[in-house]
Amino acid sequence: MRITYRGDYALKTILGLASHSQSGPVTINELAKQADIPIKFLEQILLDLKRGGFVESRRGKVGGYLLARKPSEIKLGEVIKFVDGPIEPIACVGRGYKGCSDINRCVFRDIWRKVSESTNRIIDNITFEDILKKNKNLNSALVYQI
Amino acid sequence: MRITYRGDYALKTILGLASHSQSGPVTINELAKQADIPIKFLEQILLDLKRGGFVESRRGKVGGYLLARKPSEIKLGEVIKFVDGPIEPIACVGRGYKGCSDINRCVFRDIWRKVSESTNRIIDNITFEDILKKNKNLNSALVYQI
DNA sequence: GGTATACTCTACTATTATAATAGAGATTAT
DNA sequence: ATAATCTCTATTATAATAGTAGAGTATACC
Repeated sequence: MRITYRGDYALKTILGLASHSQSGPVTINELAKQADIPIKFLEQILLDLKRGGFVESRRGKVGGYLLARKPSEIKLGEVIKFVDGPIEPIACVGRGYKGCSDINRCVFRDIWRKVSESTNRIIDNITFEDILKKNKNLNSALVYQI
Repeated sequence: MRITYRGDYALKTILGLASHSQSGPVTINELAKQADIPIKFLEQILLDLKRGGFVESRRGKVGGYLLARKPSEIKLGEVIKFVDGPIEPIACVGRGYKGCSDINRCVFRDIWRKVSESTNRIIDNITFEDILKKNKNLNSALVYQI
């Protein structure tokens, strides 16, 4: 698995929307500025997230994006897998793989499967509500340090 | 993390050498044939593995490659990290990363760190002796099935 | 109804990593 | 000497990634 910029940006954007989930829609521009993401790139990512059912949009003036579901109902794993594809460290782990002749006799495949499973166990057990809370703690902790 | 062909080939090659660890050196040609790896590509990989201290070579006639250490003393994680680089799913997890301005306030980094740790826990706990045994079981089981 | 503000959609492009391929050179057993 | 083998450097094709560009569509508000 490799988290791309696209995936990283998607996560940060969902988090950004989650932190505004009470107020109205947030514009692409604001989201881009907040997370330091190139605007035109973020446009594409948001359209993608919309197709994935993670966000909704409002057009025209006073438009913008908002979460389609509550932060507590969006898992980190869902988002990153939707955007960056399956999290397997190597393709042969996936279903229906035909690339290798002796796939059923491959010890390595079992190992990479275990890696996949342990990764999934982590990322599918964190919601954006969890992340939101952690984030607030991190930032307030930093304020008190100063 | 992403396991490349290079990394996958390296692991299969070490396993191939481990299974011949009693007899003499094995030629690149034999190794390539056994694991279905392009010869010229394998040449490069083996030179790399030699620099990494995993294998030794004998030149000239009756030459070839052999393991530099016992299979029980080579860990899967060592090899794959040497060949494919660090196993972090995203660069910001690594030491001395400077790409992100607010790295210390990033919740996601902590998550990817956990993923890295759980992956390492798996791959650093398997030696090529373990893999060798598992492989024999897999193959003999298949024979009995038929 | 015009206009500013926002999202929507498709096409294009630069850079980099990956996965090889090619060929000449060096070493050693016989 | 020579055949077999490893050694080293350069080159290349393909694909993924990370954007950039620009024209189009919808909506609130005056």
